[in-house]
Amino acid sequence: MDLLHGLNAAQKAAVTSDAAVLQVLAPPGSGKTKTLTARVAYLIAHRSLKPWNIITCTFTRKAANEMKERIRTFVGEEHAKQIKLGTFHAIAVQYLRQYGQHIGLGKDFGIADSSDSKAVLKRIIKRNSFTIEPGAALSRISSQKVRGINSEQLALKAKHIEQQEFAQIFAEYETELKASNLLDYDDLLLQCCFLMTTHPQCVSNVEAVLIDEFQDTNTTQYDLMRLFAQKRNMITIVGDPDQSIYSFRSAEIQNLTRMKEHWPDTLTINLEENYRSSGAILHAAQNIIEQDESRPPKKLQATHGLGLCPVLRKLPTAAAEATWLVSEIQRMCALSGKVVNPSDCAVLLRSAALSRMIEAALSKAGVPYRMVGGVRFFERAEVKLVLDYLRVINQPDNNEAVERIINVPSRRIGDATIKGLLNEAKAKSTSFWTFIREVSQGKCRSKTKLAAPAEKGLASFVNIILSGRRKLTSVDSDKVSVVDLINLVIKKADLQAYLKNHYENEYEARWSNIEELMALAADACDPDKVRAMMQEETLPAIDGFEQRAPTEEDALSIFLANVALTASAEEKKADGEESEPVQQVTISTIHSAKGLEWPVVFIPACFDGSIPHSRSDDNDEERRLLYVGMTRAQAMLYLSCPIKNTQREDTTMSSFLTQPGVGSFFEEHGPSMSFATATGLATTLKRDRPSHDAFQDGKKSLERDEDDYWPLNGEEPPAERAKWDYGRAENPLPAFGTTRPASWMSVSAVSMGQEGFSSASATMSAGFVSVKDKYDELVERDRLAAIDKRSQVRRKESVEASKGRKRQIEGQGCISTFFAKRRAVATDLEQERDKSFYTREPASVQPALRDISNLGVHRNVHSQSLEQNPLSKHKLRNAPYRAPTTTTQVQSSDRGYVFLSSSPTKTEEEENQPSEKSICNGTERDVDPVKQASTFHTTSVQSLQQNAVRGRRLGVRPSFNGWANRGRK
DNA sequence: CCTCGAAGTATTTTT
DNA sequence: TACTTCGAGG
Repeated sequence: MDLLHGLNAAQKAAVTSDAAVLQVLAPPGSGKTKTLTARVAYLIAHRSLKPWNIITCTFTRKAANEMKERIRTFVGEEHAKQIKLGTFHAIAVQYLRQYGQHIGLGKDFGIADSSDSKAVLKRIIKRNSFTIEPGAALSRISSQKVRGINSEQLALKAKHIEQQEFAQIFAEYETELKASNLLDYDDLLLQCCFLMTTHPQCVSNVEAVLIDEFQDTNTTQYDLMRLFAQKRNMITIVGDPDQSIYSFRSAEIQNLTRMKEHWPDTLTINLEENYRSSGAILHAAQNIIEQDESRPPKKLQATHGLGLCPVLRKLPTAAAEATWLVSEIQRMCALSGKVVNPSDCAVLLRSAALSRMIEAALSKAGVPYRMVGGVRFFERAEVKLVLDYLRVINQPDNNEAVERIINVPSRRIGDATIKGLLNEAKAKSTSFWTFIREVSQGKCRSKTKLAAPAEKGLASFVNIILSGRRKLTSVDSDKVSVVDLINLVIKKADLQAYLKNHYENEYEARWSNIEELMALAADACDPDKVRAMMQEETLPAIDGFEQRAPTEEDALSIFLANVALTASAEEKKADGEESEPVQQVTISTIHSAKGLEWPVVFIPACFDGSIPHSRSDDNDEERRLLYVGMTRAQAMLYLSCPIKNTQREDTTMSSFLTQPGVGSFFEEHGPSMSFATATGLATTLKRDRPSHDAFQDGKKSLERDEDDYWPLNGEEPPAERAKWDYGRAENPLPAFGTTRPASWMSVSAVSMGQEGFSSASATMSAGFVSVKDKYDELVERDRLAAIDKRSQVRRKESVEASKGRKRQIEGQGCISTFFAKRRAVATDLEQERDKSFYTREPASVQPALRDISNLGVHRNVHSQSLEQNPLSKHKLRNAPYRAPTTTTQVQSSDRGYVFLSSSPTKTEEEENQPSEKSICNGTERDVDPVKQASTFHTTSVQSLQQNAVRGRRLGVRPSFNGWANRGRK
């Protein structure tokens, strides 16, 4: 019964349940993924299910990888590989590749990513001279598709002119994708549903289906789940309505009730204990989420002590906020006696664009960071260019890709010419490629006049693609690697010269991205890997049902599909595992931080317009988003709000944080840190206690050991102070009067259900080194008593307050009213959108209407963990590293800018009980980050700033590129 | 008809 | 900041 070790009663019940259909509702940090993985292992070990008959769906690649990793520790490498585990989309693609012929789908379909879709839409809209943003159109189409409505059905329903126009766009979109043999993200799921409905045999082997983050499923995904499970109806889902943050992607929270209706025997198990966050953080988060009055009350039990009080800080400007944030990171790292290091800190943002200031401030301070999200590697212009060539070679009917590359690099074929040719091709109902090939080969004459240079350019383009295809299909050279093809494209199209001309000083970085693409391709084409992948990709054979197995010729297709689904191949980790050289602060959107945790979490820009976002239509969802962000924190949570935004306009603090009573859950400034606090932190994080020396050293390394530079009211510091550089202030004086006591609270003062670990006892048992510390400790103890009292009152207040609220909404209908309300919001919006979705007026003339039409816009900013992307490691390994240089700068202090990291201490105790640590702890983190030796970087402020700027422009983050490339011009 | 430079403007979240 | 649009010159 090894796999039940360390699970609590509710988790055990969920894992071993006999129920066929099981819902596990699990709040943040309650070990949801752990429960799901243990259930998979349990089904294999104790119910003798075959791993290859189990389907497990997640929403993100990241989650899939993590789960695979965890399952591996339970059932071993061999079984883990056989489980069908992946994102909905990835699994759908597998089925379509192998059984697509049964629904008339060729093997060589391409996947349209959102930029493809948008390009198609843009053309359609332009052609019809409609005024709607392609992004808005795309999301509207998607929301229709996901509900199983196609353009024909929509056209029948359409009454208003706008609706008819939209139906027309929709119809043309469908036709164009089909002509290009492309499936968009929604099509993947829909087609897969269709396949399984018409050919249930293909899932007749499936014994169990498990879904993670079920609250984020949309209708199609729900159907997919149902269809996967159609033979045995054995389903386990885990989810949490409070964390539903994807309704913009048509996630339907009422799938939970729908499921219960569909399978009346559904068993629901609630997990209630939070193993992640300190009590104080949990209370604050809980208070925020309870502002949603339609939400059914839910228990959430802390298992940790109260810990440090969360902070809600006001600052004058976004720039000041960033500077403050960095100084707090430094203060935390130093004053925790190296218990916490930069890689334990995360900055979570509502929108990726907010990262700019923060990145600049981190760079300026010399703190390394990595940005999750922003422009993905595969979205960068130069990489996409190469990929488009590959896509065309693989599948020349892809009109979109052909159109994009036909004149890049310039072949003197202009827009007008392209348009003419495109229309002609369409009229002849052949693909663009077939048409231009015939024109170029003289088999066909074009009505569009071709200037001599254009004709020549066209010929050279056709030649490139043809030779690529020849190479791909040639039988004699038994192994055509993707790398060879890339090389061919680069040589024939002279992309190197193109990049040189086009990007000039950015050329090197651009080129190195292409080199990385090649490295990635080489890796993906490694024969062993290909064989392994083939096996993994193959679905179990089913008697009497034709299956097309992937062959080696599909290497290119599979490579491209993986790219489209951001499956950036497997993580490389076998080599160089021990070197995790830089401790980086993580910057991420809240959305992509879901499921993750960090000891210290910052959520900046908490003002109205950011959270809740001005373009968001559902305030409750925004609140849940904030809740998700807050509950990522284990030991320390900082929220902050600049009172002026980047445009220097006044802001209002997020309405979620100005509700009555919220303030009592937060301090107005960062905590004072005593040695006792540091020890307490270590206890919450279950890490080694800091040494007293480390604490003292840390303290000495700081200019300022209190968060007292910026006034609490968010105003600028006094004028004469402001003109000094922060780092240079020789004798920093507190900007506000009293230094508050450390806000470490002892667990005993507050009834928290579970005993947990008493930070108070940790405080007392810490060894004292000096009289001063002894004194500090005594003072501390007195203060603790006072603070405990204060927090008791707070707690009482909040309990009273929430009781009142709960009473109002208690009763049977709770959950359904809750869903009904959400549904109502959704339909209202839908109707509003339909009514005035777009207009022929220019957008600027009708701002109000435009706002509405923008409701559904989602920009194509993808998130991709660099860490997850093997390229980053590859890059760090291979990039020429230049040690940071010291430059005399007027602005830098005499010590330069310093960043500290913790010492490589891993005690025997820790080594001996790793499983203890991961299971008893119950947190989502199994392994501590590798601890590193102290490093000091002294760098030129300006060079760092430049790097930050350049990094952004390229979509390459300094952490990824600039850090390693620093010094290259 | 093509290219390039300048100016203006908009900036959620993701498979 | 990045992307689009607009206008002049080849």
